[in-house]
Amino acid sequence: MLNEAENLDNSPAVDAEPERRVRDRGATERAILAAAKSLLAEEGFQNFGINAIARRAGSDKQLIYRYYGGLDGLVEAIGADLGTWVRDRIPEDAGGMFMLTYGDLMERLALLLLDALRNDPLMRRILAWEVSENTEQVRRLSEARSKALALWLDRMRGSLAPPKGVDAAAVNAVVIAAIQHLVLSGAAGGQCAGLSLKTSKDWEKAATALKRLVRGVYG
Amino acid sequence: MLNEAENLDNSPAVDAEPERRVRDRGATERAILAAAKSLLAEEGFQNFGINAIARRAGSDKQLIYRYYGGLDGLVEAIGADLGTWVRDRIPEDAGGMFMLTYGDLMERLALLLLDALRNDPLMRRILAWEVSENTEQVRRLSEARSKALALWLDRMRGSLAPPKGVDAAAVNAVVIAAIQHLVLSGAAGGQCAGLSLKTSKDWEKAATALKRLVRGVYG
DNA sequence: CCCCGCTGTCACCAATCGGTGAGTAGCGGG
DNA sequence: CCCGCTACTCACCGATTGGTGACAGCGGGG
Repeated sequence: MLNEAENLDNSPAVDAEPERRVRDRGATERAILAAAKSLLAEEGFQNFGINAIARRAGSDKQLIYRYYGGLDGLVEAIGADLGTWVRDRIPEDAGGMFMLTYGDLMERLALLLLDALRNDPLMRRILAWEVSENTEQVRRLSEARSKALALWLDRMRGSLAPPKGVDAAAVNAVVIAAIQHLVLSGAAGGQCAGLSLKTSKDWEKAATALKRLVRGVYG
Repeated sequence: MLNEAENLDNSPAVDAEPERRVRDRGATERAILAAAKSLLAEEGFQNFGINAIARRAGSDKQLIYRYYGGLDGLVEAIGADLGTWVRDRIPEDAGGMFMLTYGDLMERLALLLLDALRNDPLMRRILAWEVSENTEQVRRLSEARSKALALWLDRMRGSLAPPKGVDAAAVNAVVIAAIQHLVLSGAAGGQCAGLSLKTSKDWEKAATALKRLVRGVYG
């Protein structure tokens, strides 16, 4: 009993060192940032707070105030970290350059974005946060995400020009909106507007519909 | 309480004393439901709680437990209320019936839905809630909303059959996803994927792009 | 050597949360 | 007239929140 209580308390068994926190500010900062990112990705922004982050990082919340200046600064750090998103998701072949038509390109980009978002819980949570709140925190994060997405699209597009006679910016925004909502809705409830979004077969149907829409405009 | 000080301070019309609550259960129930709906519409689901609702309704939170069985029951009541959404948004001419082609119909429905959502804060908040959480509460509300939307679409569609060779269900789901995300994103941050969504001119651009996409598939 | 600064820990604060139990006030039927 | 039912109010609970001030311990520079 006593031993167990002791163990549960905070101090591990006598032999195993309690892993007395080494005095390493850098490591602590990284632990906090990682805890914040994983917490946001796994739990969403509902339970995203100082206490929960400190708990998950195994640090004291005081350190969050000291090192990041509170939640705001920490969120900003997450936003800065989002820049890495682009580097991680550019296929080596950078296929865009060799696409024949703008339609080929947009179809490919749409499907790539769909998959990328489906496999990125953090990005999904940020996206959900964006449409649910309008605080300064969210605005900063939103800007970082938006910038990363724009950069990614730009890199992938290469030098291919959109066709004349269509408001490509508007059309692409609508397509991206569809992709984002499909992913959000699917992740949250497994369906969207009556269309089930659970199995990979479901997602293929959605992807096919998406391709049809893109092709219908860009040929 | 405050009212006593108020009286001493600057006594208003003595007859107009709305102070004492009339003992009218029905009125109280309605006040609570209305408070909950307006609170959700105006503040969003972040601050949607027993205390806030009771505060806004001017009633004691105990009454929410008594009359609705807690937040869950109250949310369910809101969901039931959502059925009225359909009745309120069916244009008298029910134009769908006289549409020539499925493309005409879907284009009209898309634009109607876009406007309807843009002007319905409550529906928007519920929509945002749906993609942000996955609790039982939200699931019930989501189901009610989804049912209302499906019923509306069905009423509007009339007996017009979708064209062969296209997975109309999937395509329509993607279109609806785009509409919903455009509205959410626009309401929250005033833009979506780089496309500004503030002025009515902005929205016209989005609507035009939406029409192009629908027409591209359904002709 | 001692002392100061940085890292990490802990205790405590006020506010708010959802939830409950006990009590008050007014209307209506006997 | 009075009693009981019901609408309503209030006080309190434990838990959790964001936030702060004080303290312990190590280590490097004077």
